[in-house]
Amino acid sequence: MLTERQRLILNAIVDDYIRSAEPVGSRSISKRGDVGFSPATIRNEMADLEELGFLEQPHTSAGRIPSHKGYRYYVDHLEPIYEALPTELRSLRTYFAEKLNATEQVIQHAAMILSHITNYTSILLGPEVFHTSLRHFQLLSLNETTAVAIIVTSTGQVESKTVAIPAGVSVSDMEKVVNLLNSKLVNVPLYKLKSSLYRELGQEMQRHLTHFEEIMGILDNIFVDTETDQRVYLSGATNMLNQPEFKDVDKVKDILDLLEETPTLTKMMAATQGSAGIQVRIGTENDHEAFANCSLITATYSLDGEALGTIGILGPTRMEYARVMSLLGILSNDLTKMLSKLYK
Amino acid sequence: MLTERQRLILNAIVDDYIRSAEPVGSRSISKRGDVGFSPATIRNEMADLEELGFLEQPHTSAGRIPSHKGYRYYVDHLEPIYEALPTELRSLRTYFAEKLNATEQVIQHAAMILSHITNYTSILLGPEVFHTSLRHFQLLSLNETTAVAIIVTSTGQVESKTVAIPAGVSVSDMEKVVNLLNSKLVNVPLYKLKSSLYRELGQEMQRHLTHFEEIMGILDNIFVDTETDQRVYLSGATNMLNQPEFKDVDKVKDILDLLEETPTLTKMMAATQGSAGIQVRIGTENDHEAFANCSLITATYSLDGEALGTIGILGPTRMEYARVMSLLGILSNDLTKMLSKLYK
DNA sequence: CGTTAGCACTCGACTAAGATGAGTGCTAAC
DNA sequence: GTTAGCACTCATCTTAGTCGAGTGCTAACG
Repeated sequence: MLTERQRLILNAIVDDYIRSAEPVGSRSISKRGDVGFSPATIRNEMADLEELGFLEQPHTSAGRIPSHKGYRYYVDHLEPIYEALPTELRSLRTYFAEKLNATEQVIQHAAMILSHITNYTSILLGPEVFHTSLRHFQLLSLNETTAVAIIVTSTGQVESKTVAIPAGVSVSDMEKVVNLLNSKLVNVPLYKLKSSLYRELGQEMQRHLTHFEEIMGILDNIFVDTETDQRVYLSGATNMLNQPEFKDVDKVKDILDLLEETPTLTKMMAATQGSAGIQVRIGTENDHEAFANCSLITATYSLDGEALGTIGILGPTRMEYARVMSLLGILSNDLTKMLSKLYK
Repeated sequence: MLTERQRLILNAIVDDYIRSAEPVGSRSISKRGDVGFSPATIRNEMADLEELGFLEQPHTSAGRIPSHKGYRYYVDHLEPIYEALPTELRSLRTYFAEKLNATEQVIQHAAMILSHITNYTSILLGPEVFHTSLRHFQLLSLNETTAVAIIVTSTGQVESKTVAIPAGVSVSDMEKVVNLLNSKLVNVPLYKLKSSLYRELGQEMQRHLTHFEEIMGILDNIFVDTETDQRVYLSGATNMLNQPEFKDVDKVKDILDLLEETPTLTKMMAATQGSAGIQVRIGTENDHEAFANCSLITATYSLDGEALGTIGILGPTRMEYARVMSLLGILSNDLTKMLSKLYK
């Protein structure tokens, strides 16, 4: 749909704009060398590209900047030519040298490093409940009325919750319940835990226990989070402030506010989780007004062929797509390899 | 050291400046009503106050703003006259209505609400290791080479760590160790855990176990964090961006960067933990250049008479001291009461 | 016919000069 | 001791003018 020359010029404009954050003029494109035409010719093509919606003009006498559509085209036709620098690779892989052996720690650490070397914000969605199952359940009383419930998942995550034990419920009753859960519900996926509880154990428990209602109430309370709880970690949120387009506090405020809102983040990250590989969402494709000038690049990491979680890099729409995509690719590969080594 | 009139004028200036964030002139003080003197008289006093170091002048023809010394005087002589508004009290206490029964959750929630109603940033230092002890220790194997160690503290906090089990170490060996720990080290304060491990169990373990060295290595690895690990929670960090003094991105960047650095935060909060009651650190008293224009107000909450943790509110030096101090006072009281009800 | 040189035009960014006014310090009078 | 009066300072705002990067159009060129 675009001629070869148009493609070349669009590419050059996006490249330049990514580097400089300033509108790009026809003369500077001509001088780059890789487009061997005079400014006048380039101007003509630029006018066409603007009419087609790939470019925008902040005002009449300024250069052009890519529109969202322009970025989209650029990304879709990007050849993955970026070669990660040795220093980047080295820092990206330092965490393999350290003795980390918890999924969460490894991934968290990786995301931190990623935000450092890219100078963007990294968002990380922890292992997904859909793919983790119950490994062990335990109840530990702290005093007469309070106890801690501990849930260990198949990936080694530990969730805990303090619960109140109603008067009248005996220790032996609770022990029975815990044993029952451990014998019947181990290896059940977390998101099915609550339903399995009723279906498989309801009758049996009602037979053996005196305070059935109260105990079910407690268990409900313990498992209520397991259905939705996905941990989100942020790293380098303040890197947003480095971008010249956000030098105005009001613009960046909305973004940082949104980043503080865990549920929104979870939702946004989860939305990309459908398809594997590296995903790019540009500007308004993120469905959040605050992110209208941001792009989010995500990659999933997996264990056993199944997507476990997502790592995302958030930056301005004018972000270094090639570099970030390449780095994310390397990382998600390494992570997947490492996880399978840990848990196979 | 200051005359009554000087005190009155200083108070008025600080009050006005807190409200308006603009240098305060002599005329506006005179018009307030509570200082019944003409602008000229007030100007004379202001000149004296400036010479004494309580006030500063941004430039010759501007009004005065309080210096750090001025704020300090203001805070030290502040009569706690602020009456919390009914709406403030109500939202501050909503979390008591909800059924929360984990220390951490309650406090975290409280800090969140506090940052909302004050429009400042709240920082929260979780229960201190100095005052929590081991309640239960457990090791749960995930597969042949990996296991999860779970530590439950006397306040119901759960810490977990995934560890690698070296080949050759048998399950029964590990079981022996776990039993030994649970029988000998329960109720030992967390920060003494590592030393007690060597002193009390070293010999006995060496006698009974085959792979003593390896096992001690694992335990070391598990307990290494317990000596220092204090969780820090942040809420409303972006509220900093609302303050007119931080409308310049460069100024606020350093602050937000520092807030992202957990260890620094921990240290800063821990520094205030010495004395009980409400503490105020103004400007450079915080020992961090980035916080030179910020004040930190902290309160400790306690269980059983011993300080457990700290809640802090961070704002510009020009912050509403009276209001925040009063709210923090109410909250730390309520929290202390609630905790003792939960764990007694 | 595609490409390019030339040129008038646009418009934001920067600069300088002047006006405004809030606020001060000083002096003299009450 | 207090206050009115007044000259002075200086950041902020406004206006006008200049500059220059970049455009769109036209005409010439191979």
